[in-house]
Amino acid sequence: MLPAKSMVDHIEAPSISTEAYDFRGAELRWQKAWQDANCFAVADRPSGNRSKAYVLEMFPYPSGKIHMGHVRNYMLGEVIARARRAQGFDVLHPMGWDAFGLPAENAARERGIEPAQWTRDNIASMREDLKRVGLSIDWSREFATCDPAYYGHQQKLFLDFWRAGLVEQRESAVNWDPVDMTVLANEQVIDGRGWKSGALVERRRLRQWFLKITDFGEELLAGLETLDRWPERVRLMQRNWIGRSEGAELTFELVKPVKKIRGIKVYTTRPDTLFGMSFLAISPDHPLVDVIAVGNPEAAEFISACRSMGTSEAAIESAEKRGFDTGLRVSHPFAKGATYPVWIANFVLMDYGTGAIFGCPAHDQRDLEFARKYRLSVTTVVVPRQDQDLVIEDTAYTGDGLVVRSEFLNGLDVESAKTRAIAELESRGIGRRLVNWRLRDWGISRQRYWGCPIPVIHCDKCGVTPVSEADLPVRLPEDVTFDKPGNPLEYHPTWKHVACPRCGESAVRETDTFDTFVDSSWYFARFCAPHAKTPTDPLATKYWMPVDHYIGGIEHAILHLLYARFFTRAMHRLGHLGVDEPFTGLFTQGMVTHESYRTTDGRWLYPDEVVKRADGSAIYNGEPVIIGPIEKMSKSKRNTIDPSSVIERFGADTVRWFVLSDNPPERDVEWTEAGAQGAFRFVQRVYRLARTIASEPHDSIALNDAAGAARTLRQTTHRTITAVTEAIDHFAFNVVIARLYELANAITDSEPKSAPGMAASRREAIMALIRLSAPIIPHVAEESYALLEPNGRLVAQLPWLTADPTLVQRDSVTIAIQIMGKLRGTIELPPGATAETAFAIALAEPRIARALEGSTIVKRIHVADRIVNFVVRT
RNA sequence: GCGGGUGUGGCGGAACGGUAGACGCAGCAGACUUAAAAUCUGCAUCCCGAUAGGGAGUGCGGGUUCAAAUCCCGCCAUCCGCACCA
Repeated sequence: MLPAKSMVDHIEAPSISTEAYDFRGAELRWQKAWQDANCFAVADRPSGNRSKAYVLEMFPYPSGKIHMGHVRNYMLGEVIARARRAQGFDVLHPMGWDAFGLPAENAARERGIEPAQWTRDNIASMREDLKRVGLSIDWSREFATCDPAYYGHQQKLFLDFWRAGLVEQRESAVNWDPVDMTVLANEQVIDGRGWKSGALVERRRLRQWFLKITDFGEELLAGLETLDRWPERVRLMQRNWIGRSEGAELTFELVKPVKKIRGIKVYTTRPDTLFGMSFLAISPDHPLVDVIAVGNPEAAEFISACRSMGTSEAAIESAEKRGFDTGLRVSHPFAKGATYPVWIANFVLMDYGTGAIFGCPAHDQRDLEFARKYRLSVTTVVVPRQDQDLVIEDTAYTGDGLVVRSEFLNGLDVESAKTRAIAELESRGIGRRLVNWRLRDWGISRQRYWGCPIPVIHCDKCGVTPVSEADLPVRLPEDVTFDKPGNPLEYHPTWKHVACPRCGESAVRETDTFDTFVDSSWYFARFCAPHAKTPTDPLATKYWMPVDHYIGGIEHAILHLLYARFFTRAMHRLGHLGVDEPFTGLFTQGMVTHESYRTTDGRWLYPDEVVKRADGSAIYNGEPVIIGPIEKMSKSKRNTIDPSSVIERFGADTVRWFVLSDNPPERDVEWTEAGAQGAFRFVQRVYRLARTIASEPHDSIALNDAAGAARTLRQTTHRTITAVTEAIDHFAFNVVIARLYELANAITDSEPKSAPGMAASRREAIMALIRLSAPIIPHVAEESYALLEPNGRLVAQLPWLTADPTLVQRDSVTIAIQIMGKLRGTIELPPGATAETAFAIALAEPRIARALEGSTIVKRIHVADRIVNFVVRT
């Protein structure tokens, strides 16, 4: 092989032999060597009986440049992918682009660049950046979600979902900017105002498309139990998000009907507390509200105030609790003659339950605060058994206890009272037991241009009609303008005007596009056979799916992962896939953070533009800079570090080593330049050690005859093999790196010729260092390996090392001796020594004997090969 | 507001309930060098003590245990998510 041969020349030329590792030449050379040897490509449908590993990192949004967060993310998968390949797996490790989305439209509006052009340019430059990192990716599988060849299949999937009854149209709320006359994303609503116009945002209802994810609520919940290679916290978050609850739905009868409305339907998980009711509250978005507002200007004003904030739940729920007494009253379902006021309350969500609640202040904290604010009654109906005279002040009582003041429920515990109350509701025909979900159906309509067109045609005669499959893909027109607010598809001269596929009359296309989460809900299945004529290739997905290691940011713990799980189940049901869960293993990485900088007039600055001064302050063009908090690197805040410039200066291996070196991968990491220097030194050191050892003479003593310091070095080598292999499996890459440093230190500390077999032992050690670190720093590994094995294969093609168990085993162990749990000394014993031996030797230690003088040993604890602890009395 | 995390030296962090601070960064001292860089060697949680040694110590306050960074309860700080950013 050409690169290896050229390295031999290096060794033979003394003038060059003193040179350091030249990453500039080497990295490109080895990347080409891997490509020429086709190291990372796999077949759609591999034959043979090897195990498979599908390693996937969440694909990037092509924002323009890769940033450190990307590199870190891809490196986590990269190490697993390279290690699994060496361990004999078929490894699928693809890359693509989550290419639709809002930023492309923002670029179009702000800078007049076409979204398609902007996106393609970004992809081209990011692809180049990524390739320079030297990732072991099968680039032949690359696609972008904005390719018609991809989104056409997505449209086909949508039509299949529709036929299967998983698609619905209904009204739901959006953020409406009354000045820009456009729908805003939650992100574009800042403190209740449009980010550009500054106008107060209104909640407005639009007819939109939904996927019925709630049909899968039970399955998605149950499926979490099978995901034992997911972080527990993510499963917990999903469980809470799905939010299955058992309770009752009941109708409160209005004392006086309003128009033709006779009652208000309420969902509650606490039917046991119905006698503690003090009010009924409905959401400002409740249908009844519009009826009330007619002829009631005060109510109308309150409602419009409530609606003049975005749709985001965070905004609604953290706003000050406010209410409006409508003057209406409802009757209690059980207590004869009792009636309660109906309030409109800004914290009641229309999207959960029925959009109406009954308020029981004594046993719900939020209701209690509301009742105190508006001086509503508070009736305690559950008391703890130990404190039956409990008086509610500022804290609602939500625990179990005895039901009181509740007629037929008196004396029951909470659980029995719920059952009894529901039975009573059912027998009176005013309510029923109901399982309710916090999970809502997935609204997939976006009033945006840069997304996958929803393949639907609206015909005056035939109504809503699917595009026929022969006409897929419905292509997004690229000749659009952004000189007007709103969706360019709406006012494109020709695009939306088509003939109805059913009757042939003139009709219009749906101009909403899909939520980009749809694009990312099945791309992993497409990667298995990216050129298939159907959305998925059954044999390819049968071989590769599910993804064995899915790696991405914790910020995706709920939405993306839940949508992808839903899509996978729906695709399975419709025959597009053979599995229920897309990702059997999940790893969520922390974020890469950095200070943010802005000018005094508020413009964000890149770290490169800012000059930091010794006192910690910063300047830009001679002007002072406002230093923001350390937070997630994001394009909008420009607090990103560009990996390309670091690769330029230090090489890809330095960046690869550094992003894994210091932090546990699940934790956030702050980028520091100092760390990069250290990583660079290590890369150089590996090469230097390899060159030194390559030049040392062999001797005739076999590895197995290594003794003394040579045997000690061999033990370190083999223990490192074990430790590194295990740590990789646990994603503990910072520990992998610590162990590799230790091995490098051991090699540095070993003296050539100092012990029998040292020459072979040093050679074995450097080979292990090279091959164990190769998944992280593959370029210098190849370069170093070629020095030692000039006619060898590529490290990328070598099998993984296995440790010799006799060398991993300890000759002796250090046992800590404690008195009352405090460390008082240590002793060395052969492993497996008995408790009696350990006690005897511990007691014979002068230091221990002295410390025990004058006290009586009352208990002796022995943990084999670890601890001896004496419990004493003085 | 609700749900979920995290908190250990100057810094990033390591540690199956069992010797807290591995490994790295920065620092200090020394070697090499005309010098610098690079490299190599050593020191390094804090307090008391010359040393031997002793005491304290993993955000704060409690608890369980022979033994707690680790398990439990309460608090504080901070980060992530909250359905139209991706």
